[in-house]
Amino acid sequence: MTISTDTKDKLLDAAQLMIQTRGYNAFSYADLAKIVKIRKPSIHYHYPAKVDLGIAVTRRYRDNFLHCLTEIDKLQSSWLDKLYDYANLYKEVLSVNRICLCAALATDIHTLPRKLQTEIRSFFNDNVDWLTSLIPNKRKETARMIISTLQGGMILAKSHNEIDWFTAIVQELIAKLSPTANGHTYK
Amino acid sequence: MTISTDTKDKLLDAAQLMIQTRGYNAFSYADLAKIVKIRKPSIHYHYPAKVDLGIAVTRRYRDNFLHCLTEIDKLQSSWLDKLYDYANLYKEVLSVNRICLCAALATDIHTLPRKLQTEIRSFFNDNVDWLTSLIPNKRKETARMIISTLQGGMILAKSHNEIDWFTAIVQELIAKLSPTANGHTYK
DNA sequence: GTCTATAGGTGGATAGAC
DNA sequence: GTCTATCCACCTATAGAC
Repeated sequence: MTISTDTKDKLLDAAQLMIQTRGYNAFSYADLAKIVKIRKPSIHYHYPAKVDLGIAVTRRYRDNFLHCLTEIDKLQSSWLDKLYDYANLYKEVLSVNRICLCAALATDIHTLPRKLQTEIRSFFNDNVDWLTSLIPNKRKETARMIISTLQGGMILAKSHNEIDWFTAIVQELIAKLSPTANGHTYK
Repeated sequence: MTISTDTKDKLLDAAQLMIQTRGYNAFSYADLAKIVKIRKPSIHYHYPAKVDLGIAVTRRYRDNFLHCLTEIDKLQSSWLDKLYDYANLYKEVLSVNRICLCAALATDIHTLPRKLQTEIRSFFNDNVDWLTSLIPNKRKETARMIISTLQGGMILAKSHNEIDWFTAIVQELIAKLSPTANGHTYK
């Protein structure tokens, strides 16, 4: 393959950054042009409409996330340790001053085209399914509660510029999920 | 006082609706003009800039919420019952297909003027303080965890149009906070 | 307090040269 | 693949009549 996809990737990176830090409706092709250092109309060559870009970003984000989940699956550790690893995926996002891409999109979901809405819901459903099979009670309701806490925790922590709050929230959550896990240290 | 504040209130209602369902950056004065049935420039008479409207909406929302908290305080019930009442405040918002105004604003917080950012953080801080004094362990970290779960739960439930998910998430949360509370029925 | 008219800017998107 | 030039719709906001 000799076709360079470099600009395409840079555009995805820039769009993802903007959505995670400012929201889908608060960035424009002009913003991306400035970041990637090409002119505005050139973006349309790679992604004809803003929706196309939104869908591509979300699909890549979901694929990356799913790949991380399979990596956690390979580990020989307890479900609780894997839950820590899972929470750390979120923490890595927060540590670069972003919230989850799909949480950022979810708050504005009714302003988005249907195809993108579907992609967002798939991300959450994938995560619910993975967590459901991880936890001892195998209940989707518990999995949804865990995801809600992590997503809400990111929004709270980021909006106050207090990343450490998230760490404490995760610790609270895990303590409640496994009252005997107090010996664990989550950093 | 003979000055009618009717239009002012209608504008606040309309702006609040738009922010909670579509986000701050996805609505315009044209949208409000259509809802309130006046012309676009008339809105500027009441709220010169969009920011002024945003601040007024957030302040009113916060005041209303705080008033509800003092109403809960007056009740002669257990902290757990009061926590149910608190969760029900969120559920009422969700039942009309909205998320929390301040969660909707918080995801886009870095696109907003500083004065509005402060107002949003105050809402969360008020809630953390109230919850901290409600719960037995009196820890802000636990209070933040509870708020995160409720806010994240609303976003998850609303983005999937599955309001019942929120009810289940609250039940999971309360079960973890008080393992002996299984007899409670939360609807 | 609400209106018409309009300014000045930016949004996403297209045409066509190179 | 990237550019210049340009379109039209929409944005927030102002001026000034009624």
